[in-house]
Amino acid sequence: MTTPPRRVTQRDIARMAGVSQATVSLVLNNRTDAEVRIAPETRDRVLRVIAETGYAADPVARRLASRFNRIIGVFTYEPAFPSGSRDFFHPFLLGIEEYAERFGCDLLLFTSAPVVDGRRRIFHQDNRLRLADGCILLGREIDGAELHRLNRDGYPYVAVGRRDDAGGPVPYVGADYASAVAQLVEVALRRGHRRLMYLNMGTNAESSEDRRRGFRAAATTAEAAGEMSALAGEADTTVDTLLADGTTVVFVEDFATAVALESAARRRGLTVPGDLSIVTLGDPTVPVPTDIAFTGFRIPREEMGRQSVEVLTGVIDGSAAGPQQRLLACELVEGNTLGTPDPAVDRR
Amino acid sequence: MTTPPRRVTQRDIARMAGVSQATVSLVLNNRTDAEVRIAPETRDRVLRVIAETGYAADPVARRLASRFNRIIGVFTYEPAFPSGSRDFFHPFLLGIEEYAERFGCDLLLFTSAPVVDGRRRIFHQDNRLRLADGCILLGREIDGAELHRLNRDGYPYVAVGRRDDAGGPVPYVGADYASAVAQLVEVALRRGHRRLMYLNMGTNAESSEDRRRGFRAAATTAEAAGEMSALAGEADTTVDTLLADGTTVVFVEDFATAVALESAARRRGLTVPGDLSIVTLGDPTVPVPTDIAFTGFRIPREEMGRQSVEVLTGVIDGSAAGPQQRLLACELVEGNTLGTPDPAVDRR
DNA sequence: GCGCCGAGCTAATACGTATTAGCATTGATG
DNA sequence: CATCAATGCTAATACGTATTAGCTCGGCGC
Repeated sequence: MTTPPRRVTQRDIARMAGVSQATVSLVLNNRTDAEVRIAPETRDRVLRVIAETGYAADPVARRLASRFNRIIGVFTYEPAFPSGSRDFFHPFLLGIEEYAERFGCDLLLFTSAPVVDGRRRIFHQDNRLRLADGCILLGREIDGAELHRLNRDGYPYVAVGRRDDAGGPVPYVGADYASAVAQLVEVALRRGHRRLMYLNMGTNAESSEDRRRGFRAAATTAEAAGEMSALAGEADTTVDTLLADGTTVVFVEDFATAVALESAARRRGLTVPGDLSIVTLGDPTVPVPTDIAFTGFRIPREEMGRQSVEVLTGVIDGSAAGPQQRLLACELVEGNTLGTPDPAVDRR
Repeated sequence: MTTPPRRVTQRDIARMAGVSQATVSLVLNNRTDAEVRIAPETRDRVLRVIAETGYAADPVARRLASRFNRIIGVFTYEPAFPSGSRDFFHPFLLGIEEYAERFGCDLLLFTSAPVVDGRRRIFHQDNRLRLADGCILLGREIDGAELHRLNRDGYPYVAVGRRDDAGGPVPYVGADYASAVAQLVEVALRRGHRRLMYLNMGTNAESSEDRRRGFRAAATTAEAAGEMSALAGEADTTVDTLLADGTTVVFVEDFATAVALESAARRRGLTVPGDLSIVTLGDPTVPVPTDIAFTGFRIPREEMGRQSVEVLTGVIDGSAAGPQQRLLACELVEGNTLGTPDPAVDRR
């Protein structure tokens, strides 16, 4: 750690091989256009010196001079710590990593992005976006203004999860929540449920809107289909409200809320799904211990990660035509919390 | 994606503020040495323009010109896919991420490193090591030759897990396997075990050697302390051998082997720990489904990740004095697979 | 002998920043 | 008034690569 021995450069290689730096660069990049010609002997000589010295081009200089880097940035909107949402995001990262490897790209995690007002910011004084050729955006809620800016700057990116337009179409790989929820509603209707309730988290994220849209679209033939907000720590009250309302099945946006609801029901001497059916709408976003196998669906997180790399590389090299927006199907989970409504119960 | 609008540079800022590019750089870097002075009004003017344009310095150019990048490389030796070892490495990454965030560093995952002869290589034609200021090395076995080369090149790095010298001391943050195993041996001896067996995986990785060393050091007062290799798929044979040998407790290097051993014992009508005690030596490196709470220890993986960032930053800025080698204590796990040897059994 | 052409290479420059030597100006001092 | 120091800034250069215009040299046609 005294004085770092100046690393080998193309100039050094050039000197050793008795050629110019330009020639070394040309050989390295296998330039065999009509424009540029290198004699086979010269090429071999240069390659031999490169092999001997173990030289590898400085990626920084390379990036500065040319255009691409084969580096994919990953920006995670939720502050990583101490939030438990890491577990939720992990599968996305696995998928991203798998395809990054396949495409020969390195991954740059923007862990240094500062948190302002409880959320991370892409754009800040020292953002390093341009180190990467493009960027994958992860997060439940993504700031619309930042999407606008990305679009304006023409910076290649892709969001994981559907996003509304932001000064132009937003490239994304999302999960088809609307269809998944609609399918579950249809199952419930088929099993005889007539009074449905949707329990939301009170956010306006696209992922929530899509779920609600699916619910509304499919619940049209129900006798009653309402929506209410889940209030933290008020599971008991919620259960009372639901029963008083004659609800037989509740669609719960947030997994943790579903767990709390089930506990509350059991505490009140009710059975699930005997007295009340509970359907969850996606994997837990925070770790919740439970033994219950909830009926619901699984978000294809790994596959979303993989495809986001695919889409991004298309956007980067410009080979992608038109807006790159993909919605992947969710896998329904049978579980055992969706039953048949008890006909003996007063249905009003 | 037509023609990317040339991004704003310091020259642009300079022109707008009516100063030179050098001044912009000086203002940006808050250079207020005795050597360099900028009038407050000038500084403000420049800062205002920067704020207006939303300019952020190009990290690539910055890195080329100066020395550091605030980027930490992460190299994972095991090929990521389709191996299940991701789960084993995840906690390390969590720790690394946590401290990278704390230190204001981004993380560069070298997912593009090619696999040669079943293992990944750091040094290859297109390695991007120099994008990062330094690098964290993860992996059960790390190639000694590559460590040599890192040392020779004076490239800052730190290994997660103890490593033997490689042309100089290797900076590492490891787990103190020797002590952990020794403690477990002592517990077994205290409970009356006299004939111990160590079941190894047949690798020569430092992590294995440390465990064996701990075993040998602590088992000196045992009546018999042997070592044997676990052969995949031969759990039944192994159990027979152990019993024939009069072994009452077996220390198993590999978690999956321990699981197989317990099954085999049960299949033979034996009880664990009644007839045979089983001690595991660290967390599973591949996912193994089991309900058994094995006695053993836990590797402080997150903490190792955190401290590896600490050590690396020390190595990078040269503030670290002497070889940076840390061994962290493992947490013993009580479990219920280590019992008291049955005195009724013929001890020979 | 001259012009031309193609092959094989190099010189020069750009990329965007950090750094350093030094210039111009001002005010103070003898 | 000459000298000097302090202040505020700029010109020039380095970092290591990619790219392109153009140079040299030999051979060939006429």
